[in-house]
Amino acid sequence: MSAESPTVRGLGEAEDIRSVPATITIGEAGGHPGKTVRIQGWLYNLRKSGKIVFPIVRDGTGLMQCVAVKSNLPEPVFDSLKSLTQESSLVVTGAIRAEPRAPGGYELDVSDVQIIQRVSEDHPYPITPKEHGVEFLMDHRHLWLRSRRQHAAIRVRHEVIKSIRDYFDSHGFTLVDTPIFTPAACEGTTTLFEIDYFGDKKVYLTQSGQLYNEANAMAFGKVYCFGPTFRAERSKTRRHLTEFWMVEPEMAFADLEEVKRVAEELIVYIVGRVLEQRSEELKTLERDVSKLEAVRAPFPRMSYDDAVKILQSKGSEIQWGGDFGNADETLLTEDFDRPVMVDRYPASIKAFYFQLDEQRPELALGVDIIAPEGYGEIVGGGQRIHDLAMLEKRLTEHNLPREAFEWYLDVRRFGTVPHGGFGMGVERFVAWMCGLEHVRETIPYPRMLYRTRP
RNA sequence: UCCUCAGUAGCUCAACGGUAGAGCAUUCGGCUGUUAACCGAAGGGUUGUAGGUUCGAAUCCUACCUGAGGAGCCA
Repeated sequence: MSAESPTVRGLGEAEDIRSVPATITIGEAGGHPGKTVRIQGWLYNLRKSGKIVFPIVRDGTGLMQCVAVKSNLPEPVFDSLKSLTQESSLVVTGAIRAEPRAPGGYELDVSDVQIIQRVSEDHPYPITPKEHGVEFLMDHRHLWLRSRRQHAAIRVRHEVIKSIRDYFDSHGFTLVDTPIFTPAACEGTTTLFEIDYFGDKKVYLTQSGQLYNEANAMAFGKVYCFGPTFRAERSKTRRHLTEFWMVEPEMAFADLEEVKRVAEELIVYIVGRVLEQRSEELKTLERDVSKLEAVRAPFPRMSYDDAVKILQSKGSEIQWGGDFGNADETLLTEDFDRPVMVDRYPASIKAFYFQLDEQRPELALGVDIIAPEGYGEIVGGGQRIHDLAMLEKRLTEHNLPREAFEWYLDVRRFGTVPHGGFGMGVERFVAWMCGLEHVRETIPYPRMLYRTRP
């Protein structure tokens, strides 16, 4: 771009950015009151009033209201700022000053400006400070991420993921990731994305790392895998993505009660970390944090049997043997201020690998954890079958091809032990933390039934 | 896959059978403390597509396309 004024420089001179005075992030501004610093970022918004302008700059760590007064600045500097367009990139030099009127509590008195790129007024930044519809925003997802609420949600996501890793890493679990290309269905029931693998065979995108996790638990004791998961279900609701992230721990020598204990402890830990580390973001999202502060152990626990009775007493049409719909899940959690654990489901509605209850073999030792406020099932897991003959029987009952599961049967042939684990969906968890209407805002680039761009 | 709703200016919406409008964004002008700043002016439209009804269709009908919400299924 051309040099419109002595202070407007091209990218070729960007090394100047790192010279004195010190370059800081907006998040660090509180540590530099009275100092002259440089901040580098993008023009978030600009208000002007004749001979004074208020550029608001964002740099990914926060927003900084700057003040440029015409009488204190060389004319080209003031003029370049006065007409600057939204999301233009720039470096601002000035003194930090505590200012209660400014968002964030600090303000920067501008002494110099370098514009790195001025967004053209012929093709202005499409996302204005006004309202926009979902379709428009999703089409501009790559730019929408710059907006405050989206930025906050992704930072909460980061905290949730970091908390999950910290929890497992400090509780004796080893990260053992499982493949994304898999040869067959893990559970047989749900639909899988089919991939043409070099033309000579089909592979599928994983829907769960669980079967591999079970083998890994026999090698490492306690393991977890954490990665993207794919479901080719034609679900079109605010709770569904076709590509989502799931953490799946698996533990040798663990029964259903241990699985429930770990899941509860993990959830309480994550919620605590989000409250502690991301209070600013929760404020931006206007989240009612009292709803999250209530999330403490113990969680209410009920059997499937009792859950069905409660639902029937609340007017649900559900019959014993059926699975819960979304309305049922909301009914079940409405009287509680924390997640609800439901265990011992009919084996007929659960996957083949669940251990059966010894007293009542029609029940599977599985547990689902349903988040409050209508966010639905965030955890599903349980105890797995460890007996070889039983697992073979269940494979047959489910009409699953035995050859594909030979390696999985080996887990029971060579030193089998009771074991269990669960899967937790990151996006639903983040949506719950943030109080968002839809999981599409909890992942940078959501993949949904009718949307795979940008 | 099924059900419901919606497509009008760059964006958010109004007009609901009779000459297509507002706010924001953009451009120009004004304003030294603004908080989605404000005030004045200008430019900006084959009303999602294709048919049909009508003297006349953004408006009514049919099909299709695109999107949203929900059901089933699931994290």
